[in-house]
Amino acid sequence: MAKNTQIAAVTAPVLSMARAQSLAEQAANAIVTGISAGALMPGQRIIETELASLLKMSRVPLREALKILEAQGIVESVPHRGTRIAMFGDVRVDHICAARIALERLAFVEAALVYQSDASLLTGLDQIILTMERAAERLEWIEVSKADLSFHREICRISGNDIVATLWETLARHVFIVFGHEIRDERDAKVMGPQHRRLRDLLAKGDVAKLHVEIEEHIMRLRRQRQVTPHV
Amino acid sequence: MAKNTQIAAVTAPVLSMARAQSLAEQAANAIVTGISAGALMPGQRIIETELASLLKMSRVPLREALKILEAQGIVESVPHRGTRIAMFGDVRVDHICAARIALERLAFVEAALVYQSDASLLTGLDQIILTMERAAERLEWIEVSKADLSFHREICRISGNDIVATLWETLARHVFIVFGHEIRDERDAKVMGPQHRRLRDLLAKGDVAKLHVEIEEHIMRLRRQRQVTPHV
DNA sequence: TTTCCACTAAATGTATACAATTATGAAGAA
DNA sequence: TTCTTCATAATTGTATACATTTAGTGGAAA
Repeated sequence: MAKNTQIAAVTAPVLSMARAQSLAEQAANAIVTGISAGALMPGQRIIETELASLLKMSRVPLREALKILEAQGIVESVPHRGTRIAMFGDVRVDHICAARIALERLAFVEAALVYQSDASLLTGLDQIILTMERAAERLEWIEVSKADLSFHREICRISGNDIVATLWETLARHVFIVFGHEIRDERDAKVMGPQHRRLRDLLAKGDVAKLHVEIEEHIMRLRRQRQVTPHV
Repeated sequence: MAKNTQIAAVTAPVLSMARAQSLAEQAANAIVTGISAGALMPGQRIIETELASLLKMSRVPLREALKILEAQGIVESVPHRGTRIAMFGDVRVDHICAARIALERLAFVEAALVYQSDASLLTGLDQIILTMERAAERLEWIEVSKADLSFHREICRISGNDIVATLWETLARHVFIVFGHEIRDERDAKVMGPQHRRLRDLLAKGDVAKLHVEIEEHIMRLRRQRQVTPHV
């Protein structure tokens, strides 16, 4: 039994740890990161052989990744004629924002109900906000973005609505790419924390009306402060 | 030149024709259809080798299909431990409906604006409604379901919001599965046409307020009249 | 010149083969 | 008995090889 508890202690963190992700998942994330960072350009065609060797894997897992990204609208493909990265112009950003508002309002309202019945769940958000603020202090924007997405993912998760959570994963990739094209400076770093804290507090209070307003404002920040992306 | 116009006449319908879909797409549709029809049960584990030979293809395209369906929440998988079909109980149906309402309200409102500026686009909807009514007369429920989804897909398309259209494709698969578990009779056949005609007319008038009400009612029909699915 | 055709090269789609991981079950120890 | 341990089978993950389709090029005929 002594051995058992020891094993439990060792494996406990492993259980909550995500299993090593497959090459397909890695590839999907790498491609999204690449688009976000500008290494892959919107509209650019993807040659499977090239990208596969670039990612040091065979075409099989890469193709699986492309199928995922196609289902999520990150890339577009025509049978036998290849795959290309979707465009991310101003119009598309508007679309992303509109969809986000529609979906996240639902998630926030449902999550607010859950937080009402169990306020201790708020610690999950607090943790994420802390991580975000730490990253913001050091101007590590990619980490800030990831924490930002984690914040919203957590709310979708807490809402208990699996469908919303699934749809969010699609949206999150689009948002991450748009984040990558944002221009940020020290002033933004100061804003990130408080903005999410306001959302957190409104969730804690269950103030749905104010949430609706705050969510829209929060999301609409995306439409400003982005790099000029000519005709894409 | 005479020959050129002839070629144009011949190729024109071909251009609008979807290219032969890959085995991966076929597999994805087959799996969704199978779940909808009850040939594949929610919760059931999928053995790649089995299903691949059942669909008369190798594991490669099947796995691509599974990756797509996983991204859409139709199946769930754990690395190295296999894939299983998601559960479709009452709670999930509620989630689907809630997400649908949030997303489709957006799509309908944006589409209404487009129809205002070009009423001729309404013929697209009229065509689909006719198809739906024909199928309803013959009690061909699967065709009715497909026409129903086409109707909503058309509205997402007309809205011009690519992201909403992408998210709809995910939702559509869930809805199709739920449709499959519905119990329908002659009375339903009489309702399908008028219900969609009302939506069409409200879009034509641009009556957003009434649209919001009608959409919610329309979607919420799903929550009733479904087969009992014990504890799934 | 322009158009058509055939041919080649390149890329995608699919199948098979191999590697790594996990589940299963029997044999042995507490 | 009950729990380990280890070998084996089954299944998933990945790489390689082959098939099919498409894009591009060059030349021949109108």
